[in-house]
Amino acid sequence: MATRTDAPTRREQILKEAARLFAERGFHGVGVDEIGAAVGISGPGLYRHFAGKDAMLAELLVGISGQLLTGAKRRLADADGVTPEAVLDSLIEGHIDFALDDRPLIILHDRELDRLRDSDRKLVRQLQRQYVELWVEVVREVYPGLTEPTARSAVHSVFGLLNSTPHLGRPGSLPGRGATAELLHRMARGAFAAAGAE
Amino acid sequence: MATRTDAPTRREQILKEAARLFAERGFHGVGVDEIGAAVGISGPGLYRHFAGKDAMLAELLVGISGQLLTGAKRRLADADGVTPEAVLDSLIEGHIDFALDDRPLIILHDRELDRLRDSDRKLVRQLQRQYVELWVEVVREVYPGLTEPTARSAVHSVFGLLNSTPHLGRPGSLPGRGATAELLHRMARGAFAAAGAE
DNA sequence: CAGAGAGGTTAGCGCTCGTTAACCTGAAGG
DNA sequence: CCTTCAGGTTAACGAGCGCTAACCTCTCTG
Repeated sequence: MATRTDAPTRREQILKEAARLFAERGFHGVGVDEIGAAVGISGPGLYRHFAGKDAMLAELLVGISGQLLTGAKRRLADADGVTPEAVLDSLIEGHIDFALDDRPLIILHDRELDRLRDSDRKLVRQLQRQYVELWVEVVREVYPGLTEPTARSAVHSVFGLLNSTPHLGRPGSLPGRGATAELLHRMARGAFAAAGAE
Repeated sequence: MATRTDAPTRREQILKEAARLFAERGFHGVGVDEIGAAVGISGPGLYRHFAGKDAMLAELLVGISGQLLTGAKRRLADADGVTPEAVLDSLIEGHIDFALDDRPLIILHDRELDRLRDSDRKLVRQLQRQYVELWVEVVREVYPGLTEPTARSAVHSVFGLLNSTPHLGRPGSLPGRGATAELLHRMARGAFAAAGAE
């Protein structure tokens, strides 16, 4: 996968700034003029790139859910012949990378879902559900004693743990990205282990 | 502590419904008319009880933070001569009770803080910080190997885990309140233990 | 029984917001 | 060189919002 070297398109600029603003002050708390100003154009100019404010949020949320799911599927495919433990570690690692590198998106992801149009919301929910089920299967391979509902609750709880990074203070106050990632990883494994030891 | 048997006051009705609506659709997503309708009066009638919509949110958030902190302090005071482990268990239990019984408030608590006036926000932040520090101290007694920043990160992460209950589906789909509480408790302890075993 | 105050009502003001309309401009292309 | 069109601009509209004003009506209480 080649890393992009070309400049971001205007659409991408807008999405990035919109994500940041939505995460900071909520979907309804941000005006289109502000989003425009953040990329150097003014309010209505956005409508050359998006059908409306709703469309920006929809594209963001669908994008996030899709990325998470795609990444997890790839990790699962890459892990042929390795232990379930290693697969789970890979999933955790991927989620942590996402949570640490795209904090605004992680915030939006479970905060503004209800502001979507019905069809978009259904799509996002479906992607999220697939992502969860994928985790549930792996977790149950590692901890066969877990019933499916219990495993699902455990997965949701660990997501809560991993997604807590936005509350960990501004990026500077952390003990360093690597250490934080490692701490989160250990805690996630510890939480699963405790759930599995009924 | 006598459990209340008298009917809730109008103010309390309003706060409860406002909390539910704010949690469902966000502070900016709910109109005063809706809040009024939820308690059987119409929009402007609310202003006989609150100075404005902001005041409702402020009272809710200050109330939550204060309740959490007060409860934790009481638990700490009650635990004289017991092991640090037992104190930590008591804190976890209290937080879980809150998360399971007052889900709308838990959602508001870390989602709408930025909509407050400066002075109110500072107050809430201060109460939250005290609550966190209280946990940090207890956690470090149980796991002396943890540095303070690491312990604080761990505490925030466990809050994320415990506060994930809103994502666990509607109250009916859970494996039962008792089982859920027990699962969350075990996972929280497991996460701390993993954090402490550097 | 008069008067006051608590707790409602409806009408409407002023502001903000998302969106559209109409217009402008610079670069590409036959 | 004229046309086209992508990508901007400003003006303005219509809806919805929080909130106030003005008024009404019970229920106490001196």
